Amino acid sequence: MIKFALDYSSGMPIYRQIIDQIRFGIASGQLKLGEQLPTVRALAVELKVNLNTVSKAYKELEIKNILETQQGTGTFICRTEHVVDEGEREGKLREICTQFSAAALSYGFSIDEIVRELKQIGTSKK
Amino acid sequence: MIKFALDYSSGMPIYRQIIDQIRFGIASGQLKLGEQLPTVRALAVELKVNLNTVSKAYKELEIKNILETQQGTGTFICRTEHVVDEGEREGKLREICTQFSAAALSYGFSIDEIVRELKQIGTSKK
DNA sequence: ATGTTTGTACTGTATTAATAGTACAACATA
DNA sequence: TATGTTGTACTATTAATACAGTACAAACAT
Repeated sequence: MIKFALDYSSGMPIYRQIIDQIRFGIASGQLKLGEQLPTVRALAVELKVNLNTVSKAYKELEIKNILETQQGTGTFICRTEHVVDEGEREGKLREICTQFSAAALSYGFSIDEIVRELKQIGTSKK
Repeated sequence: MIKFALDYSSGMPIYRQIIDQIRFGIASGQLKLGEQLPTVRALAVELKVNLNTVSKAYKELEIKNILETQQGTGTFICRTEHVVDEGEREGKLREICTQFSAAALSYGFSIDEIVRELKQIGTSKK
């Protein structure tokens, strides 16, 4: 299962952040074919957003044949190919890193400091 | 002078993209202290957006004392140094890195990928 | 059969973002 | 002084986003 993380300060719509994180989660292999996603109500509670917002995200992904839904059962991953191409993945990585580095640099931190801290975080978990 | 590039598919508000790109430009050294930014009208034409949208971005940066404006003359960078004590600095670094890594992981990027991209950003700027 | 859980479909409301259009005040310059 | 440029301040409109609340149909569990 994936761990969602919303960024309310980014300005990107919530339903879109959910969509992206599912798509990129599939692309990275964290979400596997046939895997069940959280129910709309469960994810709404977890993210502290409205039920309709989660539903909107799921529905858009179902239209793209990435998710499959069954009333009374749940929502499942039904496609793991070509949900994001390599270019888009690279672009997203660059986007979030550029945005982050701008914030970090404005605080007076150097790239080296950031990298050191991130490596620290990376080794401390599992 | 900086080259602006809007991404209309990202869902991020335009005025916010402008803000981010100016902040990143300053942080990375592309925009220097005292440098004049494009006029609101010029940038509005260049980006094919409304004058008010550019104005909104500039105004928000002026409130944060990042820009300085003079009617009839233009808008200028008046970067302010960040002064924080060492303890606060360390805490802040950990805070923003932790938050960022969570966001990046939720998109399916590994710490290694992030670090590689950040180093790329770090080496490409002057 | 009954009740619960699931996704879905509404209505309505509030806020934000972006636009168009207009007008004005501050400043620079010819 | 006169003119043009710059940022600013409005009003009004449209669209998107997110929310609350309610209700319903499909599937499942008991």
